[in-house]
Amino acid sequence: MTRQIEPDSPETKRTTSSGSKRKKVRPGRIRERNRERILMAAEKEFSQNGFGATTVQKIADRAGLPKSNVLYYFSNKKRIYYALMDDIMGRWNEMFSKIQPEDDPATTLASFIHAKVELSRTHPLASRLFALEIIQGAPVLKDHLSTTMREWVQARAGVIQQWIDAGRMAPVDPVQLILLIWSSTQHYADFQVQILAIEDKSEYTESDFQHAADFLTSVILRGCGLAEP
Amino acid sequence: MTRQIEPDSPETKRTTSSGSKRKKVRPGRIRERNRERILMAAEKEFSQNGFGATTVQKIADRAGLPKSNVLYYFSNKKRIYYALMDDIMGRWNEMFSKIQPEDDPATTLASFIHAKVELSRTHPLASRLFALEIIQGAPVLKDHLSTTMREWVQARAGVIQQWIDAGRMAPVDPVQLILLIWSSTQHYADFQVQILAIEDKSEYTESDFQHAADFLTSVILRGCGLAEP
DNA sequence: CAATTTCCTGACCAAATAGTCCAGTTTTTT
DNA sequence: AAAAAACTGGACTATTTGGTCAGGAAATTG
Repeated sequence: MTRQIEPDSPETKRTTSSGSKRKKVRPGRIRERNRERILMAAEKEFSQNGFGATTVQKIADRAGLPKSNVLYYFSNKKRIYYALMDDIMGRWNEMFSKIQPEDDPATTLASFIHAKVELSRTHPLASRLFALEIIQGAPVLKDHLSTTMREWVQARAGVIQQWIDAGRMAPVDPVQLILLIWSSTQHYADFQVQILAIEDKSEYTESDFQHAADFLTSVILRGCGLAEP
Repeated sequence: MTRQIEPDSPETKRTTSSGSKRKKVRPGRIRERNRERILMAAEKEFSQNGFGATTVQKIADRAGLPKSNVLYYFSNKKRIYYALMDDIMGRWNEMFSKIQPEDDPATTLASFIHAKVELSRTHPLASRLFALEIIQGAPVLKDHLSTTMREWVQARAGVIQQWIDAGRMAPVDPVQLILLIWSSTQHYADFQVQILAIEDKSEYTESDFQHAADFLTSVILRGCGLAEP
């Protein structure tokens, strides 16, 4: 859906910018920088307030640009949202490599769990934004879910089924297993506030994620009749 | 939180107003019914659009009442939201009974999983509304999370730890275990659209939930070194 | 019955919003 | 150096919003 987004510039410095009079700006440089700023600001705002309650003005303020400038880059609010969804789905698609029937089930599942936890750690806002979109009925991503993502899941489920048929792991519903991994890992980003409150912390540390990933790996692998790699 | 709403009731004009002149309205009956209607409408709207993007007018339309009347029952939009949160947390608190060190781990965990899946099935809107609240930083429920819910979790975690110490189940982090059960069950309500798209269905059947609950029970129990009851 | 209390609602308003417009500035190309 | 293209930002508009309010309807009371 609407894949007309310029290439992702990792960008570098977030130096408060404002003042700096760079006389030599390579063509498209400013555009790229501002675009990136707007998207980062929008990701924050949308994930905090949802699409409807986010105002273009707030995005502009957070990006340090005037509203009309934001609307110069993205002709309207929806376009910003689409661009973000596009980025998110792109990242998701890139993230997980194919799995083969010959692969080791335990190793493969473990690395999947770790990769997904890592994604929750490095991109919590994107994760929450995705969650909001889905909870509200996926008005934008519905198509994507029933095509690309569906195929992604079915392909993996097929391999898992082969593992089961070959007696290499316990017979569990492969699709449900993928959903379990998805949900339990996603949770660490989406419900961060709840988890922090329950554990009486003010923020996650890196080792919290490590701990969580280890826990999930150990329980889920054992639950599938697998020994940890 | 804030459980005080203005009193009393109107007569609902189901039949295009002026129709039936109901002379005997039991006191409080109508009021309760309208209040309930408003809350049901609000639950639907809030869970679909989030707090900020939901308008009082839309709630009123869905409830079949004029906006002014809605604002007569609840003096402003926030009050409606608070009332809903209150209901949700109340339901949650009632739902799960205490657990004792003497209880059987497998049976207890299994029934917890089933109860939670059941809650996702019977109250999907409430579940999504709760998820929205948490994802957006729990502006209303933050207190509740770090007090009531925290104690709830800690108490359960304590019992689980005793089970572990007594060698009655594998040594897994009890809090993480509760979070795992929470997230994996919650998921069935919150990410309904995603799951349906992936499984290529248009709606859940009762047996889908049964299947999901069985799957989760089997994997998680085994993951804890427990045999199914 | 009339008086009084309770409940309900259409009309209204100030604030906020998405998006337009265009005059001006800066950068790039010729 | 001049023309073209890209960018910026203030002013403006049409619409929508949450919430108020005065007065009317209904119920309750005496």
